[in-house]
Amino acid sequence: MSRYNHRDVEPKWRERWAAAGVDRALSPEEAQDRPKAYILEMFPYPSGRIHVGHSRNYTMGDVIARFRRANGYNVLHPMGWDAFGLPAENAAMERGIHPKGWTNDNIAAMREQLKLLGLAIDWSREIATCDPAYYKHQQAMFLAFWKKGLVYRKKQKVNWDPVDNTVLANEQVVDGKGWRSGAPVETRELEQWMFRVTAYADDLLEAIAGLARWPEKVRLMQSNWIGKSQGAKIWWDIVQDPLLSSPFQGEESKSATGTPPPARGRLGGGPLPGAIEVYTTRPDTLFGASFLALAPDHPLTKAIAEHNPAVAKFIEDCARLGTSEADIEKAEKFGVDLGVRVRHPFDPDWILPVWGANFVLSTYGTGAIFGSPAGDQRDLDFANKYNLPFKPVVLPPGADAATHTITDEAFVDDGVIYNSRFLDGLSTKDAIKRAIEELVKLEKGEATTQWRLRDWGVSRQRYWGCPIPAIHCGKCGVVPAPEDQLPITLPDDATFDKPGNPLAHHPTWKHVSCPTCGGKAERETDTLDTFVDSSWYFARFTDPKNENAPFDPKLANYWLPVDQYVGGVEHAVLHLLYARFFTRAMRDCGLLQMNTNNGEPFASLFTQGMVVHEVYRQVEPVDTGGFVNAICKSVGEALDKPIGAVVQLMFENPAGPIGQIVHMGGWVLPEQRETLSQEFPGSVYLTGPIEKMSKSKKNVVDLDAFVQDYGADVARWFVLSDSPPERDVEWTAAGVKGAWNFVQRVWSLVDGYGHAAPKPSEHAPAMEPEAHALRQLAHRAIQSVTEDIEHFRFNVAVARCYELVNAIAKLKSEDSGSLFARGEALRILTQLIAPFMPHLAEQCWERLGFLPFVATAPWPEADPKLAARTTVTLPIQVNGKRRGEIEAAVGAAEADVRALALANPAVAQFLAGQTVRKVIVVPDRIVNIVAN
RNA sequence: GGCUCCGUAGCUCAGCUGGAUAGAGCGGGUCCGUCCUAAGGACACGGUCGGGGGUUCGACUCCCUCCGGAGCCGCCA
Repeated sequence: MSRYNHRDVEPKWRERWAAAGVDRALSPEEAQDRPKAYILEMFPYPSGRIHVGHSRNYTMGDVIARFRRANGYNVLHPMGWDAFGLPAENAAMERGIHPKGWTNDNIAAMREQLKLLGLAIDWSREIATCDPAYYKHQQAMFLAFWKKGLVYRKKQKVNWDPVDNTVLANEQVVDGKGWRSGAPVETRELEQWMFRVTAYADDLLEAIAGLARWPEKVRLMQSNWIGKSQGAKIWWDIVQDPLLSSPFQGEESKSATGTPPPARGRLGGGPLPGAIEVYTTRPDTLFGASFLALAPDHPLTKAIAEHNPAVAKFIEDCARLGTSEADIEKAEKFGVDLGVRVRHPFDPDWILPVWGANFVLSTYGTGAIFGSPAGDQRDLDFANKYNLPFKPVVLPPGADAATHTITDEAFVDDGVIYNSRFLDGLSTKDAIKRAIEELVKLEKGEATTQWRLRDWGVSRQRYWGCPIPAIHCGKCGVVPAPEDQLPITLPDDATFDKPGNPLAHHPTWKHVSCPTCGGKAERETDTLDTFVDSSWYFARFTDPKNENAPFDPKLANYWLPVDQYVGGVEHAVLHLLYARFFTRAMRDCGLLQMNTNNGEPFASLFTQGMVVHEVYRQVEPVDTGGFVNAICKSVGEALDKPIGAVVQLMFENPAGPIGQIVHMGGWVLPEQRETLSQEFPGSVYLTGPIEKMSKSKKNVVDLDAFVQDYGADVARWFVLSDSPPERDVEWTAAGVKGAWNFVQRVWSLVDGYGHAAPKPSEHAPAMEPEAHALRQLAHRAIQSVTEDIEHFRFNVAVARCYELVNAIAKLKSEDSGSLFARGEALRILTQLIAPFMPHLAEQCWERLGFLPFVATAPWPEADPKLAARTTVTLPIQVNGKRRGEIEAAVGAAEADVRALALANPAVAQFLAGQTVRKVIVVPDRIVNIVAN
């Protein structure tokens, strides 16, 4: 008996698979009538090294890919690199390494690591988004989108770091300061390139309903993001405007209204100059209106602020408050009377005040609302604070009009309208319709649809991204770069020692002649958001070497949509939305047809949970005389605090009693904890088993070392075994040991069997009941594991394999029937674990006498006669308590079962002297007799 | 504040549309094994299924409510 040595076995099989080309996807012609299966995991950013946490995502995709292949599919399972992005540029700045070199080194290292996992990936299709051969097509696509009207330029507010002279992404702004420079971030208006995502807003929303194999959670997040809302625009005539009587009212440019000029003339509807446009979803509550409120940066608010110090101060206060989540949570509603008065659209004599209010967003709707306090909590809070009047106009179901009042809590649901003249008695829904009709008739408003979705700003003022193929000419304006000049490549000799965009201060790169007039012109120095790169890579995989086109439409049409996409929920909104947008835009530019799956790129989506690992942090109890930075109610909250923070722990903790004040120290490697405790006896450790693996938290388990110690199969088995795939799994030494023991156990069973296993076609000899029972269990395992994999229940499949192994080990007999049953069970076990632990399975397959690969062997089929249960044991209950059992044929008639149950001696004993009231027969499950 | 998910053995999780005495792995326990260490094997222990209420012949499963944990969105008019 030989011991299983993964250090020899794993590389051996990887070499043999590679030599035989088992992982190569077949062309449509080669595949003939095999169905196709495109399995894709979200491709990684080449950040350096991968750890066992990353492996989970790829292993899941790999299980599906191997399973589909065994089931006769032509499988495409590719891998590539999301290779542009900020970390490469930061490395360049910090360590003087060129982003290209840094990225390529990382890719090389990570490729080797991924290969260690034994993934069934077609490496001949590998792509990297930073490769000019890739982004050349992206630039061409950009030009095609531009021609199609899907690209435009727009002034947009950006976060500007005045020290580094660069634009910051939102996540690079920490507490209003640049993450690197620490300088307060300014808001600047810059001309930005935009993708017109909103052109597809309706389609993107409606198609969500057809994404049946996406998690409900993700579909919900997508529709919330798109945020369609139906409502009305209402125009409120201004009857008093402080600016009209202002001494400065000479400058005609200062339109007193601040409203944008009417889009259409009076006849076509639209606001008159001298009106404020408001968006609402609840025009039915118009008679409950008591004020208008404008955003602090509404043009009218800003105009008035120039002459009114109180308003100016209000705007300043709003700006200081910030917009981060925590700020919003705390922010109290406040506002200021702007001195403007407007007329109610339904009543010329009804005059309302206009306020500026901090809770009104300039970026949504029109930046102005009408306050109807009884029907909106925010409006009610505001009205209560400033003593604005209000009256209820919606009567909740079942409430009495005479007594119903509103004080602190608004009624926001549907009801019956009252106190509202011509709307009285209508339901909310009807009243909305009726109110809009009236608004249209009076030319005071119109029905409208509002979207939360905005167009996608794709400009990044950075070096390490795809150059935008545009040229700025003093005479001709912004013109597209000629297509025959693509790819516009990044200059290798850029420098990274100065702040700002290296492309912009490169001495020669941007200077070109204008393709239209031939005069002096400059290249666009912005590069594309890296989300653009990942918006079409899945299509490139279908034809990754094509030089003339992003992909051959025939190949794209053959492989797309992706049949199974696997990735983290963190991409549930943006990446998936952008990819859906791109698919539509590519279709409309004639690049692909996508007439299947509603034009959606991903037929089925699975969002997997992370691998988490224990973290340790040093904390020292201190006496600060009561001073604390924060009070923490959970371990997670405390662990989030920076080094040096003084926090009060309001939970049970190793540091001491609840309420203990501690000083947060650094992160500690799990294996260091012991030695550190001895070195520094006074310090204690905070333990959280809850953290995603990350270098900074020192809880990473490196893949190379792990594979060296335990093998790839152990890692693969473990990350799928302990927890449902959509949930997080905790990496533990005990779990690793369990997986390791299982590998050894499987091998010793297979190795110890010492025979060639029977082929699927062989007839079984006569056998003892124990052996037959093993056969039954093995065939049921096939059924169950097959379904478990189909439904992403990998942990359940793993549990079934444990069961099967236990059963195999239990059968000790050596007669021919037992040998057959055991050999067959071992063959089935080998095949069932093959998608999970391909190396071990391959070694077992060889030992059992099969050739050439379990990886290419067809998936085992369950013998229905063996898997099916012919008889079942039915428990008999009397008044809900189990009193006996009977054997009955599966699907036996109810009357027969009933008779059998009542005749059962054990049962009859309990029924003596009682009247049977009722007999409940649940077919093949249970019989319950109610008697008294 | 809204929405979603979760709470089952010491730990990590199964338990199908309501149906038996709630199952696995790991850990802990006893024994076998071994020159020693370890691998391995055998056996048993371990649960008021977060608390309370309801529906039902029957509830881990459905409903209500409370408690605890996680995630997403968020002054979106």
